[in-house]
Amino acid sequence: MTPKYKVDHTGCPIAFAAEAFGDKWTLLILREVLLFKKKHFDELLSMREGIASNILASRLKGMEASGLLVKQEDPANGRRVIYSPTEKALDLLPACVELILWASKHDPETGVPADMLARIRRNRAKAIREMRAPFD
Amino acid sequence: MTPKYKVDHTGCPIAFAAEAFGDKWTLLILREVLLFKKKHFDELLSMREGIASNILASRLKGMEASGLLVKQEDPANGRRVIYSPTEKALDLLPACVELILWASKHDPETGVPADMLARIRRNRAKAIREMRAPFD
DNA sequence: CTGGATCCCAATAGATACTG
DNA sequence: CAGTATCTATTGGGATCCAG
Repeated sequence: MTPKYKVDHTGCPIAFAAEAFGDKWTLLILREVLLFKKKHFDELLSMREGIASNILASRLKGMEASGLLVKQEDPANGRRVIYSPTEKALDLLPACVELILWASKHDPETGVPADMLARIRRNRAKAIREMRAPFD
Repeated sequence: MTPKYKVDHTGCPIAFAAEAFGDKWTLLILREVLLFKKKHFDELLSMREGIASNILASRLKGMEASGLLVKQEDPANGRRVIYSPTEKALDLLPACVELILWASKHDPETGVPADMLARIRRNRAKAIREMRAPFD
């Protein structure tokens, strides 16, 4: 089944967030979908961190249930499934951007190019709009 | 032991973030510490969501190891322990703010007062500075 | 072939009781 | 007050299998 988060988030936005992606994989799947524009099961399955297919399936189901992704059939190929981010997921881009800035500051190994970081910092709203654009 | 995240984050800021607080409890502990200014084990133990004491202990250990918290002894009471956020944790406030805005938009149950949200949206930097102030 | 489901074992989570 | 110890329940994850 889809993972159960017994935490009751009523009233708390942070708990709501923790419930939505407070696990090791959901945030990474979101990264693949939002930032790398991945759409298909097998593309997601091949992410660098190596997710197991059963876990991916269960997370995708959970993300569908929580309204972060929608599953459709590929118009170009009836046998293919497409996962796309909902508005709710796209609205996480600002938080993702802050996480990128945070990690880039505190992790010596993050390889985000300095000029990209500078551009983001100079105009966050524009950077977010550019990230969203492919989905509009 | 402290939770193991086998995900290798080298080079990816989002994976780094997922490694730091990609679990159900770490983000909630961060909320208690950063937003509600909690300092002691028993205060954290009594959070609304009901964390078990062994889990809390293990998460605190992990957060210390990942440089989000520091543990000191209370100068006013040698037997008391104080957990405080590091700079690294405080630097997560911008992301937290975005999560609060996100959740408030997408969760009908979040009870953040509308005027507070409006203030945050009007001037994020100022809101973040105000949240940080007690720790400086 | 793509998108999963199943099985099975290892690892983690969690409740509760206990302790320095 | 700030944790451990213990024991059980859940979940994670690799390998493999199956359906469209």
